[in-house]
Amino acid sequence: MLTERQKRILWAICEDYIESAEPVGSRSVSKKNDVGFSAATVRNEMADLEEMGFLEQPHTSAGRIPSQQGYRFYVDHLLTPQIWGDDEIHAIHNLFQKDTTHIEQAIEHTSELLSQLTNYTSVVIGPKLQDHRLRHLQMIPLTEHSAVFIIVTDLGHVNQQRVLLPEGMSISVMERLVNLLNRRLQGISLSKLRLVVERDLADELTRYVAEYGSMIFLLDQMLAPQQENRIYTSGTTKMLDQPEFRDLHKMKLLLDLLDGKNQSIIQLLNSSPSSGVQVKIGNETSIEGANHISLIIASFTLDSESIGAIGVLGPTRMEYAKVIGLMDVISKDISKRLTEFYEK
Amino acid sequence: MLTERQKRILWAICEDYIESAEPVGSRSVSKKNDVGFSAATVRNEMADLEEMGFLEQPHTSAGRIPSQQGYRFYVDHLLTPQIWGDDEIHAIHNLFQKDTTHIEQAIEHTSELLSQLTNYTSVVIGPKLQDHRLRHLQMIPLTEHSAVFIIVTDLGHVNQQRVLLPEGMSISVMERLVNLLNRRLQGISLSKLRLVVERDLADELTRYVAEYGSMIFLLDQMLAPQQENRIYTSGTTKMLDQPEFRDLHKMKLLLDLLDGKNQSIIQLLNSSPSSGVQVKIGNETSIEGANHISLIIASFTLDSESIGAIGVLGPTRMEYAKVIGLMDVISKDISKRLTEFYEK
DNA sequence: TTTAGCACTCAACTAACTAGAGTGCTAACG
DNA sequence: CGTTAGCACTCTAGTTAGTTGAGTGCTAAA
Repeated sequence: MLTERQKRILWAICEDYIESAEPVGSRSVSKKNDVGFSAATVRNEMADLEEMGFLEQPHTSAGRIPSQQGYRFYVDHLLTPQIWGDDEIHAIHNLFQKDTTHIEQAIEHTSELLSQLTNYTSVVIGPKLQDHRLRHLQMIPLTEHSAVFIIVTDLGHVNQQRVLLPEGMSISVMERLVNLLNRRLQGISLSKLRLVVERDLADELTRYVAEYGSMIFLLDQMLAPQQENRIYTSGTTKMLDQPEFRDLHKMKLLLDLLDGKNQSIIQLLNSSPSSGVQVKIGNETSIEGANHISLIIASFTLDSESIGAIGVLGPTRMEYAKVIGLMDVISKDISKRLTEFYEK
Repeated sequence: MLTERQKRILWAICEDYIESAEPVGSRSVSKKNDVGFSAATVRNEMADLEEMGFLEQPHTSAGRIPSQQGYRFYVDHLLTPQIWGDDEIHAIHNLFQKDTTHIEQAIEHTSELLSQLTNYTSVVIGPKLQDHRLRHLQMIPLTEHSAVFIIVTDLGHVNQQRVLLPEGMSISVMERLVNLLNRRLQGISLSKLRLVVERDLADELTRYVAEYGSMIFLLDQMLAPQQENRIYTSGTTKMLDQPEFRDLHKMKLLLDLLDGKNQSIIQLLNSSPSSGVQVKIGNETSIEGANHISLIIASFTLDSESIGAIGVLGPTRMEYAKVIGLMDVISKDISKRLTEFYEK
């Protein structure tokens, strides 16, 4: 266990390094007004802290920087989350103003706000489409051989699917088919649609359509796996301002992460606990080669069910106190707004 | 006007520099098998070419590199577009296979393909939503006070709009309203919807709804300006492999360009001529500070009407021959596929 | 236990030097 | 007269050596 003095020193080093991005020497720690010991004393303690794994030294004759474990301790025990003022709170409230026509838009705005206020890159993920429940199906003929098939969910999401119409199946038959599905599939989650059709409706459906084959063909298209939910990122270029990303190699890794094709960030966001702010430091993100990256995540909820997550991506040398405070406010507030939004 | 020999030398310098990214000296030009002159001769010609503005010299005692004007001449008169093999053509055909459920998906795939085959960053822009024509309107009640309002266009695009329902307007009235709009607005382009309603339908509408104010409130929401069409980019990180983007400042400019908030790329894509491949070199892009960037664009068409554009973004030192050849094939082929796709 | 003092280390900067690529000019050549 | 070989000159990039200063670890005194 760390002594009070060691904690104070570790805290001072973290704060200093986060601000300056330069290794912190014993003298500058000693000079900090909250620390009343001489440089020599600090040096001794620093040596101990390094031995315990909380600090590391880029090279002899340089100051110390927090290790991953050091940041961990700082985040868990030493920092006080920043309290945000009314201005920021106000900006959040504005996210769900009258111009918000669908949830995706609000999510995108959230992402922008996050990155603006933190000066880091933000990542936001919305409700998993698969968990939405079916509200309404609609088929709109487009040409002789194709139609647009629309799925509206309980959260107001609209999913479109273009389908090729089977030869020789009349429009009216298809309309009846859709009507039946509409009656019977209400409230079923999208991921289960296909299953339910097969299990409960197979018999009934054959009564509507003579050719089973072409009906299956149609159904498969209509209920095809929905597109994965998009991930919204904002402020990618902000990372370039961080000195740790001067290194092109690290920059490339980061951009690849954000490219969307990479699933690791999405997985991390999805794995966030339904309440509270979670901090993943360096390789705790279990992203390969991301020792220098930290990710702070928080969920937002609708009717106290987690339906998405917001995240801020930055260097391990990140302003944790500031970001954690903000994320806490934003995630809670978004949840509240969302609930209001859907009640109206 | 340039002599045959000057052209040959300019050509050799362009090809060499594009491949090596190093200033080209007189000796290496002279050694190229197609050029039969001594280094000294080449030197003389190079001095002339520089004076005419086709070449520049990073510093004395370095070789020459093509100037913007030099690239322009190379692109316009010297290069032979690369002929692409069956493999690539095949890949294009696969873009519009059975799993293509809507046009956005195909566009996204096109973007990925482009960047894969060229190793540059690709940018693709789809049909301007405002130019689509109305096919069908649909209103789906969500809660007591809100509904989802869906617009399906002739190209099969589905646009959703969440609307707040005016107090005291009954569902059945609204249904009649939507029916009327459906009958009267078929085939009108989205950009004109609002106008037509005001001009031709105002009187008729008042017969349906007593409270004019709340009806306008509803209409405004329904026909609110549609979201801008998204721009699809792919292979952003590929730019990092280009030596010219080692410079962090240039990199940042590029990333900002691709961030989507910046409209200049979109404007450029929209301004592409409806047929043929267009090359914008350096500040011809009229993007501020983008002297080192080139953009190659081509439109794709549906029923011989331009509905979108593909673009490849790279350093001015770009493999023009390769990219131009590819863009030509892809843009034509996509047009063909699109037409087939919508005929079915 | 804490602190002052001091020798030691190491990265970062500077200056001087070197190597090499490439030019421009001149004079000779066919 | 156009073309080419030769040579002096220029300038960058890379190397080495030397200097500076921040910071440490250790020791001995307070």
